[in-house]
Formats: sequence, C-alpha cells, structure tokens
Amino acid sequence: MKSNDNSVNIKLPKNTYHHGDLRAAVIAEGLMRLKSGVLDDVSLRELARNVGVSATALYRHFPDKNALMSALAGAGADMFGAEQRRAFAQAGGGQSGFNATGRAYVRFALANPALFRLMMSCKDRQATSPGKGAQINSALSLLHENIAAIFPQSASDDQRRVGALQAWALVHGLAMLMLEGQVPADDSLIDLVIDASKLGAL
Amino acid sequence: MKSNDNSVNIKLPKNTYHHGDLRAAVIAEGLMRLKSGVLDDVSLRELARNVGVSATALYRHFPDKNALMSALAGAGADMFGAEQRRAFAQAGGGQSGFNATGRAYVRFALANPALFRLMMSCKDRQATSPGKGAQINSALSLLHENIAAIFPQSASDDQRRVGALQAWALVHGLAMLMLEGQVPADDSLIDLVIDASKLGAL
DNA sequence: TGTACATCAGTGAACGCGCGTTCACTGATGTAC
DNA sequence: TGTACATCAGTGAACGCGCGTTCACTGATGTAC
Repeated sequence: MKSNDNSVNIKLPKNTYHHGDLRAAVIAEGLMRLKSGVLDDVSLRELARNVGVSATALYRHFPDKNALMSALAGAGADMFGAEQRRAFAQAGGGQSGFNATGRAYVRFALANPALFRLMMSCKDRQATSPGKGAQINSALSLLHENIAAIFPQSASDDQRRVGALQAWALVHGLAMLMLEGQVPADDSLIDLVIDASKLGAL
Repeated sequence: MKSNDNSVNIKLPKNTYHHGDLRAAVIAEGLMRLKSGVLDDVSLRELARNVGVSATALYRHFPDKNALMSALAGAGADMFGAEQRRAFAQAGGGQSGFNATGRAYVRFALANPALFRLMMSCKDRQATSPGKGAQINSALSLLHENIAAIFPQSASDDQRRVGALQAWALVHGLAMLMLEGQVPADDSLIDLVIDASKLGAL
C-alpha cells in the first residue's frame, strides 16, 4: 500500500515534483483520497507519503494542516460549482435544468463522500479562514438564482426563499441519507425523488 | 477543566459508582458529551475521566470502544424514537402529527448534534455490530407508518415509498444544513419549511 | 459465628501508534560582479 | 567566463500528545462449610 516504487516514480526517479508543483500534486492526491468515503481522517503525513515527499515539505506550501484542508475544500467547491453549472446548461435551463442540478448535487456527493462532508463543514470554520466558505456559498448562490427564475412571478421573496431552502434541503437530505447508507445509493431512486418533487412548482 | 474535585465527588468520596451503575453513568456522560456539536471525537479515556474512573474500568462493561459507541447510539435511538412518538401523539396524529414529527426530527438533531451524527452513521457499521442499526430503523419505521396513513388511498405503494423518502430527505437535509451552519438554526424557519411543504399531501 | 475461598469491579503502569509540528540541515538554482 | 553569494524547496531526526488496549494487581463482597 505504501510502496512508492511504482511506475510513476520510476519515470521520475527521485523527486517527482519541482518548482511549486508540489502544491498542485498534494491537492490532487488529497482530492483522490477524499473520494473514499470510508473516513475523513486524511492526514497530512499520509498525503505527503502518497505524493512521495517528506511530511515537512508540505509546510513550504501550507502554513498548517487546516490551510491544507481549506485548499482541498476550495478545490472541491470549484469542481462542484462547475458541475452544477454544466448540469443546468446541459438540460437547457428552466425547470428541467433546475432538476438536473438537483441530480448533479446528489451524484457529486456520492462520488466524493469525504470531500462533500469537508466542503459542507467549512462554513463552521469560516471565521478561522475566510474565503472557502464564500466559495461554497458562491456555488450555492446558483441555487437561489435558479429558484428565482423558476418560481411564478406572483411569488413573494419569502416564498422564493422558503422554496429554495426546501429544494436545497430535499437534495441535501437525499445525498446525506445515501452517503450514510440509510437509503440505497440508487441512481434511479435519485431521479424518482427529484422528479416527483413539486418543489420547483410551488 | 479536568479537576475531579468538584462537589459531586465530594459528596461521593472516591468511587462514585457501584454494582454496575458504571455502565449507566458512562452512557449518561457520553450522551451529555455528544450534545456538544463541536466534535465527535469523544474518547473512551475522556469519558472515563469525566465519570471519575480509570479508563480500563470501562472494559468491565464494554468489550471495546466500538461497543461503547454502539451503546450510545442505541440510547440515542431510544430517545429519538420516544420523542418522535410523543410529537406525533401530542399533535393529535394525522397530517399535523406528521408535520410535528418532522419538526421534532430537526429539533432533536439540533439538540444533540454529535449524537445525531453518530446514530446516522451506525447503519454503515451495522455489519460489525448488529442491533443498533435496527434500533434506528425501528425509530424510522414510524415515518413509514405515518406516511402510509396520510397518503390518499389511491396512492400506489411506490408513490407512498417515494413520498416517505421525500419527507425524510427534506427533514434530514434541513437538519444537516442547520447542523453544518449552512442555514441559520432558526426555530421559525423549521416551521416555515415543514409547514409549507406539500410532501404529505402528494 | 468464624474461617477459607471464589468472584469480580476497579486500579495504575506500560505498550505501541500515528499524528501535527519544530528544528537545523542540505543541495540545487539563479543572480551580481 | 568564473567566482561568491542569496534563495528556497526539500530532508530527516526529534518533540510531545492523546489515544485504545494489555497486563498483573488489589480489595471488597458474597458464599460454603
């Protein structure tokens, strides 16, 4: 498991990374590890080990572990936001685009369990390192824009706000229940729940 | 923080617990610690410390830490189930009883953040220690009973199933978003989202 | 009533572990003269 | 073109920490005769 003598390292004999590539490599490795939903105990030392570098080397690029995790959360939020926008556009916007973002929300969570949890827990720590919370919020502001476009013009701001929150809660809850294994992580079930929901059409 | 010389211990000079009370005391202490949402890193040693007993004493009552956590999850599931039933009955059953269980669901999570997470993560480990997953499931089977009673008779089994899942997801998502600090943990907001939902009345 | 013995809930020292972080260091790269 | 020097990304040993778990033990309680 911890053998670093695989083909990747054979191609690049000893130090695989130069000139600031380490940051990117560590983040890439971190995102990979965060795909495993088993545990969120991604340790700085393990990341360094997997990348083929001493643990202390990471301190050249991140002041501490917390900063590393924030960077990972930020990278996750970027991926997430991009996928949300792609899903919306690909479905042609509107109500079906909105539903598509819901499906993409759940599928992203299932594909990146630990990363998803990390991203979601970042608002808590926002005070300690501003910026990453904002990134997630920006990804989520898409939700509010979409809900605004979908609701009938007669809807009040409060109605829109509650509607957006309902949609978010439904999709977030479905994602978490599936992540936690309380509900089978079944693709067709995602479609069923989201398509059957009358949330967009209050 | 770790002084054990407070009044509680003055009243009961050295060994506070006898004859199997330790198990109950540890669980009570554990449930208290799990109310703090800060971290789920409740350690066996810390629990023993807070109860005023050596860490190894716990091994008289639990084979290992995992068993301890399972016991805590089980106790949590019992509390949760009782509160759900109380909420349903107190609101007079039916649709308004159903909505009441939804509100109680979110409020339980907010009142016991780490416990709620522990309970929800137990299905994963069900294989390693059967029984606790079942307890949670029994608490949740209430949900299915209620949804069955609420849906119109014309509804198919699939409709009922999807409806139950929607309701569960909505309420679970709202709870998690509030726990994670993504949405203000506002009592009136809980009411708004749940009462405005048309889930029960598909 | 008194003695011998088993039971069993608790103690405290010790273990090995992986962690985040610090420290003084090395050695390659680029720049100034 | 060559020498002197600063920069800076990396190394590896070492730190203190709290953890879960083991071990041999102690001392009170209850039971048998």
